[in-house]
Amino acid sequence: MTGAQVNAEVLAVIVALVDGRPAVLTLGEPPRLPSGPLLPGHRSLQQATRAWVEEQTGRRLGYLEQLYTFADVDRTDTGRELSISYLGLTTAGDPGIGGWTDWYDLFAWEDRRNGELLPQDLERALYAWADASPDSDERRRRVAITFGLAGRSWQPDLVLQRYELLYEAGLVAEAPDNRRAADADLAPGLRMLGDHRRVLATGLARLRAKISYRPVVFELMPEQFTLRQLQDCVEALAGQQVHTQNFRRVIEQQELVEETDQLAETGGRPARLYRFRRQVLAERSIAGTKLPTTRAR
Amino acid sequence: MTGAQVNAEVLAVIVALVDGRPAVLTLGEPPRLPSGPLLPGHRSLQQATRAWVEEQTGRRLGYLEQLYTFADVDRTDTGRELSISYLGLTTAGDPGIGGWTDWYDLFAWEDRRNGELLPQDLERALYAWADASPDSDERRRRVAITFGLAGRSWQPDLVLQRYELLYEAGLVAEAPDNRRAADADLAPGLRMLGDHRRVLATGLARLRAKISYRPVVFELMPEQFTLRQLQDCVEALAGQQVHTQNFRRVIEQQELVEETDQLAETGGRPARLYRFRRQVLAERSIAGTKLPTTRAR
DNA sequence: CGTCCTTATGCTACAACTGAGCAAAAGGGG
DNA sequence: CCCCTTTTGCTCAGTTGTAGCATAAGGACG
Repeated sequence: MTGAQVNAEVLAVIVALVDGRPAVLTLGEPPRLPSGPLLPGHRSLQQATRAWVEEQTGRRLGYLEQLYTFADVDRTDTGRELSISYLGLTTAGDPGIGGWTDWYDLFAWEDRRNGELLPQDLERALYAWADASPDSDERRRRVAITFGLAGRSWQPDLVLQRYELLYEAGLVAEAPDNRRAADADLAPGLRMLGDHRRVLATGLARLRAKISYRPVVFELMPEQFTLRQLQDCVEALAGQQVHTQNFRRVIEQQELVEETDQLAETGGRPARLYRFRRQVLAERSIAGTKLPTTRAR
Repeated sequence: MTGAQVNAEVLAVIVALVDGRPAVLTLGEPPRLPSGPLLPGHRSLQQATRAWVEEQTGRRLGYLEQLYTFADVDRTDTGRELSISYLGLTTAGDPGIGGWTDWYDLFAWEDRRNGELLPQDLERALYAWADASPDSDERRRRVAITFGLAGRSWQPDLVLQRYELLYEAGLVAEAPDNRRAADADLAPGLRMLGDHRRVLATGLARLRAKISYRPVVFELMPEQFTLRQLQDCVEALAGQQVHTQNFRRVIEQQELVEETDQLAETGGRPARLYRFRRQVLAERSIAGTKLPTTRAR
């Protein structure tokens, strides 16, 4: 069974921690994700992604996993456009070409590390959208679940659902029925080229889910790090605070790290430096960095 | 950025329960998964999948989610082949065209419901493969983890890893370096067309993982069912037995089902019939059918 | 030098969940 | 009426998860 001819490109969500802030690798203005056509010379999709990211940003990639495949029917002149997206993790290092864009400049509502709740006006706009429909009850419930309102707990990994809901409600800049331009400011965040922000949301959702059952955070960390730095990293990704003592307990009991004999100055009591036990990647029994959540309030 | 021209097809892993046995929808001999080229008329990848499955098997699909995108570089004559695979769940109903193939005819080693361990000869063949390498320790550990040997627990959702390991070890029929034809019988299972068995393994892995955190089993159940039937379904998917009382406890406390006023004859005490509370699909707080595992021995 | 600040680290209490087993209920068949 | 089957209710102990208290170890500053 041979398929019809289509155009195919790979699209990369490359995440790193830059000055303790989670960032994604972007090019140009408005920011877009690194991407490139799938060429006959590429041995695999993954290799194609590595090649394009390297060529466009001069950066070597480490961890890389497939994310999702999007099909675009809009542009029919050149045929269908197929985008195979990948999620990559790396350490910041030297920036090369292109820049790092802070996640939370793109999805401001996803950062809850300071205990901030959803902005009042955004909450009102969401419920207004819900009420503008015949089945407003259904919509209100969806809003409440997706955004952790009405007594429900905030679920960090619902990034995509939140973005899609905001899109439907016309509250993000790229929404087609963004009737009132003013509303686009309610969900504060830079827009990106095309549907790249959606792709990015898919990546963040996957990453937030993944850190809880696989030790992937370490791909973002330097060779040696303190437990506080590791915790900061997890909190940055999850957009949520974590109970310090419990976090350490989980890390230790899972034997994810091993001590070094070095200490780091931290402003308070010096912290021990640790390094990741690479062996656990082979030990598939290891659960991951199941980030200890704060109980819902 | 416009992509290069490639051939694209969609590929469907359609799962149902047939007489209490988990089965996948296949066509022809050797069995292959329903598939079809991506055509300009298709609105989306998902819709393309629905259309092709319906055309080839006369069967309407319910639940459908994207699985993985495979790229094949082998056939260079017609250009690259891109396969976007989907996982679908349905009730058996009338078979239409094509047939249902039992999972465990394709992956015999994945069925542990009767407490069977890995066949001795297969275990020996795996370790023999491990020992035939310079880093035999690493390989032996990988075998042990993947197949739950040497005191490690069997992890149902490692379907793909197990298949890939068997493939590497030349113990499945389609392996290229299947030097000794006799060995191919050690991992008993029908082969499929091309890499379809690998795609299927990907689907089973996803499904086994998913039943533990999303209430998807119900897509396979009839409108009304007893808790025992539901448990049988979960056990069939997981390839593992489940503690009945705990299973019921989880189902009830998560409020996944509601009673009907009907009973079913079962050979013993009549069982109450339940129906799925469709509302929970909207309530994202629900964890799923987190199948209560049997503690590792 | 002692006090106060900061951050790091150790430990405990309590609640919730999980795996496992006992036992009674409710049908049918000899 | 006894025995078989399957369903259903319940208990118990061990584990895990959340939260908070307390101490350790540095620097800054009087």
